[in-house]
Order: sequence, then C-alpha cells, then structure tokens
Amino acid sequence: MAKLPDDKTLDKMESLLNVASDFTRLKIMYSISEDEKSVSEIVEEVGASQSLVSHQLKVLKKANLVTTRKEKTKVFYKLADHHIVELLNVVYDHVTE
Amino acid sequence: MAKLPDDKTLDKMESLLNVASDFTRLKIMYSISEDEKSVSEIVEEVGASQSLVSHQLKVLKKANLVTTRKEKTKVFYKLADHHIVELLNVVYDHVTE
DNA sequence: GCCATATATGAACGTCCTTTCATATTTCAA
DNA sequence: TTGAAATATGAAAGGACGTTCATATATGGC
Repeated sequence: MAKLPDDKTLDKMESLLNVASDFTRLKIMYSISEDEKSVSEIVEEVGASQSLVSHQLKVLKKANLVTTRKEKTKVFYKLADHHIVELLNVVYDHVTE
Repeated sequence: MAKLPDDKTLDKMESLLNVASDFTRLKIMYSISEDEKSVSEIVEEVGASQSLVSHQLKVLKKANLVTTRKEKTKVFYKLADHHIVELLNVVYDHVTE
C-alpha cells in the first residue's frame, strides 16, 4: 500500500507538509476554504498583522496552495484545489479522534 | 465543510504536520508503514545514520505517531494507526497528480 | 496630480530544528 | 563479568523559519 516514493517526490511532500504546518497559515487556509477572500478580510478573520498575513500568503502562493484574483485595489485569495481541504480534514480527524 | 477549529485543535494540527514534514521522518514512516521494523533495519532502509534515525524515532514516538515493542536487544517500531498512512497518501496524491 | 486605501516587500531578530559526533545505556552471550 | 551488539542521549553547529517594524508599491477617487 505505501511503498517508499523516490527522493524527488519525498522532497515535494516535505515541502507541502512544511508549508501546511504553521498556525497562521492553517488559519488562513481555513479562512478561504469556503470562498475567496480579500487580504483585508483574511487579516480581520485570522487576527494577525497585515504584514504577517501578506508574508504567509506569499508562502502559500509560492507553494501553489492558493490562487489569486485582482479587483481594483483588492486581491482575492482562494485555495488552489480540493486536495488541500482533504489534507486539512485528515489532519483534523487525526487530532480530534 | 471546513469551519475554523479552535486554537487548541489548530495547535495539535500544526504539531502533527510539523512532525510529518521532515525528509528523514517521512522515509522512516514509509519504512514501517507495512510492518514493524527494528531500528537497525530502519537505519539500513532509510540510509541515514543510526544516531539520526534514533533521534527522529524519538520525535515520532513523542508525537504518538509510532509505537514500540522490545525484544531482547532490539526495539521494533510501527505506525500508531491508519490515519498516518492516510495522511501520507493524501500528500502523495497531491504532489504526484 | 494628490490622497487614501490595499497590499507587498526587505531587513533584522530570536528561536526552533536537523544533523553530526562522541559517548552512554541496555541486554544478552560466552 | 567481560565483551559485543543494539539503541539512546547530550552537546554543539549550522541553517531555516516566523514575526515584527518600517517602508514601498499600486490602484482608484476627487
């Protein structure tokens, strides 16, 4: 069932898990898990500084976990695909069982 | 579907993801994903130093991701439960899609 | 053009973590 | 009980990462 992947795949897995394993980023991902939100809305919901949220959004975007859409002065972020919610759910289930 | 968990739960999720997000520990988890193995067998399979493997096994054990069984001088490790393989599979699917 | 709003960026600091090296501990065999 | 095999531990180095602070950039309204 779980054969050892090659090093390149393991590297990618490590990166994904690394990006996901941060308190602020987890909050951000949950914040935009249902529908897209602007940065200021995310800042409001997450309760972190604007700078921190922006930095972490950049990390999430670089890892292709989120996509963006620009509208006037606002930038809307949303999760890139359904795998991410699955990941959150598996982890959630594990820690709340 | 994905409502924001409370901070305590998020902390646990962060911890679990943190523990999982390491190259050596990923290899170790795959190594013992099918059946239990002794430390020396894991060292052999993973290709890391005995010291490193022992340190990382300690991390995995502290996070309750593995359980141990002692037999004479050997210590056998195995994954604590099926959630962990699920987690590995979700992450694997995401990076290899 | 000028101001306000929204977002992004860069540097700096402190902290955590992975890895290595050396050594300790445990357990059994002879 | 001495030695060898298996595993664990501690300290130290080096790098990576989260966060804050200050500032920059961009966009639209007036």
